Amino acid sequence: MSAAVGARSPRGGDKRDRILKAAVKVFARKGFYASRVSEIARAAGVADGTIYLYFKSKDELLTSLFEDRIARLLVLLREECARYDTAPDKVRRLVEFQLGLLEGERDLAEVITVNLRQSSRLLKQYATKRFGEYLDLMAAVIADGQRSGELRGDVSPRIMARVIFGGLDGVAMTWALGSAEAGTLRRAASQFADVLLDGLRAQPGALQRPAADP
Amino acid sequence: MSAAVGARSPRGGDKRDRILKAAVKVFARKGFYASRVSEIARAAGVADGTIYLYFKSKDELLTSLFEDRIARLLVLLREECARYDTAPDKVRRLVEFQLGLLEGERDLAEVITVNLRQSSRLLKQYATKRFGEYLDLMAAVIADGQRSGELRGDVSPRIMARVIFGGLDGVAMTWALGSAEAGTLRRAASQFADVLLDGLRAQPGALQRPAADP
Amino acid sequence: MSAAVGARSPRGGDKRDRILKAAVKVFARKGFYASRVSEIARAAGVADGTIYLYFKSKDELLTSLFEDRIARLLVLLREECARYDTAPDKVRRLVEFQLGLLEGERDLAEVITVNLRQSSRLLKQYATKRFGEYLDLMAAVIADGQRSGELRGDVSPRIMARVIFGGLDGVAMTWALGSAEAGTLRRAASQFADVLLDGLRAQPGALQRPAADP
Amino acid sequence: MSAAVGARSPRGGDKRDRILKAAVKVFARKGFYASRVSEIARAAGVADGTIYLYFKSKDELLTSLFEDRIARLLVLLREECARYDTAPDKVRRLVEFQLGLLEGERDLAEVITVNLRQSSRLLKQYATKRFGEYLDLMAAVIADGQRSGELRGDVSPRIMARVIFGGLDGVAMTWALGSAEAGTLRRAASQFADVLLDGLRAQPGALQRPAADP
DNA sequence: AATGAATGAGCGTTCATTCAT
DNA sequence: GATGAATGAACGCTCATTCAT
Repeated sequence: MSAAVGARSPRGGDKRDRILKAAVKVFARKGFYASRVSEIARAAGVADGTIYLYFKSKDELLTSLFEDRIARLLVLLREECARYDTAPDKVRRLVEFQLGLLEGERDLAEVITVNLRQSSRLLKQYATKRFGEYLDLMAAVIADGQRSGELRGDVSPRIMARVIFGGLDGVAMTWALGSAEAGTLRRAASQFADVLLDGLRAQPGALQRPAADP
Repeated sequence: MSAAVGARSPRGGDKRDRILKAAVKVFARKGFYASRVSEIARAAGVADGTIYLYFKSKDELLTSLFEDRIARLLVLLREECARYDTAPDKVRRLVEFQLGLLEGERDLAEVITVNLRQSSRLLKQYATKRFGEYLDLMAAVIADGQRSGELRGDVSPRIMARVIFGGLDGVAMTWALGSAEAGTLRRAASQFADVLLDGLRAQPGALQRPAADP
Repeated sequence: MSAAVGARSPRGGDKRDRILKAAVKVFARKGFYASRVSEIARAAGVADGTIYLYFKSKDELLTSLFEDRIARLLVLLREECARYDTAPDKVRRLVEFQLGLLEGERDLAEVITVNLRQSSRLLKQYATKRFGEYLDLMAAVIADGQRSGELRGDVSPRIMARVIFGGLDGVAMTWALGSAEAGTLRRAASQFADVLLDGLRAQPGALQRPAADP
Repeated sequence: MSAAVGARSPRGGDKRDRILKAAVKVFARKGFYASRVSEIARAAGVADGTIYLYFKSKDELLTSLFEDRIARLLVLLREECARYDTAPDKVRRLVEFQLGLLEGERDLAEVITVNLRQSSRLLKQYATKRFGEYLDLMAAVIADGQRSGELRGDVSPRIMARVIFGGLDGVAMTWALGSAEAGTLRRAASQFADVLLDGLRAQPGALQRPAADP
């Protein structure tokens, strides 16, 4: 109705963003399947039909949500890693930073830990892409540490990445579904990192042959 | 796994079991929400209505599935733990045994790792009961190891139980959704256990104060 | 299992009767459509399937119920009429006796006033028979009274029979659905009869031409 | 009956009305329970789902039907009463007017006399509200007549209201389920009114003590 | 005859998606 | 672009009826 501002959609993509934000909130509270498109519309302050101007379907809304949120997470994680020099420090930060993020954004935590699994079809199709990038980031940190001799070389970086992802996920899930007290998550993160790093540390007398990766 | 026990109902009494088995298969293939009750019925070789003689609703079918499978798992895990004397051995077996079990039952792996999260409501109800028992079992093994001085005392057994569950879950999920090659899981289990135990081992000079549990 | 007693069915029709009695109770409480065959079976202390040994269908069970109950009612009404000599007395008794019956058998009252209308199809097919007999009985009493000069002749006996049936039904219905206090029904019956008889009484100076009947 | 008033909703705004009209037709033909929501939708020329934009459930559709129709009836009855001065005239008109209305609307007659009783639950809920108002209107006319000395004072106005309602209902039901010939209803109404008024008229020598009302 | 587990057709209702305005 | 009323396919569940025992 007034002058357009630029970007890809009406009034500078404003609506698209509002819809995504609303979707995070609604999906987090009720899960993907139990969430109604009309609820998301109401939460975003738009009409039901408007959602279909920005997303092809409810499925695509979830997909876009992950694309968007995991892309952001990857940016943040890469920045965080760049701030530290040693592999152990990076691993510790990967753990603590992620759980720290969640503490402030419980909704996002639920979307990632719970909603990521709402649709196996979605997961199978989609997860291989962005989720693969995410695992790759963590695996790369570990592989670097192995090469530099900081981390033990007899474990597969990719397997460890999965273990770490799973550990984070398990902690986040039980936290998000439970009391969700502040502080709890920080303590858990710290202990997780302690154990993980002690376990991953290069053993004095061990031979550091790298494990072949599946 | 061997002879059937109590016939809960009619002719033969194996209907309930056939339905549960069919549900695992169908849920694994399509996810809880995308699975149709009629598909499960067809897969089980019974009429749609028959399912409702054994389960109150589709939801309860999923819940019962977990109840049943986790109850069995708990029995097996307790037996397995009883076979070993030291805490480190028990922890290693908890990890290896569970992933070993799944290797033969990809469907079950997918149902447990993916479908369990399809409904946060379901999860919240369910998680409090059997899942609590499951976490308790693992936490108890760790706490015992701390008391005996075999495991480090500065971490919370319950947090570690969650980390371990999460790690197993993450490994199982990526495996079930991915290539699911034989052997992969066993290698992952072994490496997971190695790192975990090295991380949990009592440190020579560390003071073994137990961490307060939230 | 022991010696049969005679009649039309197993053990002297015992079961058939128990089923009918149970049906009255259940239909009265919940209405025909909301009543489950299995509830009737439970109330009768028989298996679901047993009902189908005595009645072809749930519909036929309702039909048989009316056949049976209205047949009994007709017998009682005829006996009652025979005890009185004048038409006004007979009319009064028809009113008072029926509402009196109901006071002791609220279930039957509900079945007749409410359930009779549960299925228009049923009503249309069935009601013309037994229900017609019932109306005929009342119309005959009035026609007799007109012939004897006790009742006014300028109204159709059949229309009056319907008015009386309706009046009884309206009173019974509001009573059965309401407080159903003892005594209320008796007072209502008495006042209904008073007004009705004053209205039906042959008017001194009126010409007693009988009204043609539709 | 003339111009439509408030558009409760979308394009045109007559959908709610079309649905109600279709419901009358379908319910009358097959009864509430045997009527399919999809039939009503087809008869109204809307999609199945559209019905649920205007009514919460099939049950509520029936309820709303009564609310709506009886509300209209009450308006008409009040207008009609206001046109007459004496209680006997008012009573006569209440009887004749109602049966006159039905003569043109056999479907509505069937819905009110038959379908109202399809669900005792429905009836119990409903009967307390609008139906109470309806009975109150008739009782008030009678009570007024008693106070003015036009009608006998020894009967309860409320009981008489029920008798009158029942009488009308009985006449309407047998008419709607039977031949439903034109003219029949008018004759029945006239005779009903004659008898009723003769029965209700204040008796010359009677003491006019008012009957206590339950 | 009696049982009651099994059946499966059938229905009320939901909700993602469309499209006239 | 934005709206939201309308759509109608799809599905969980019920329950009258059957029939092997």
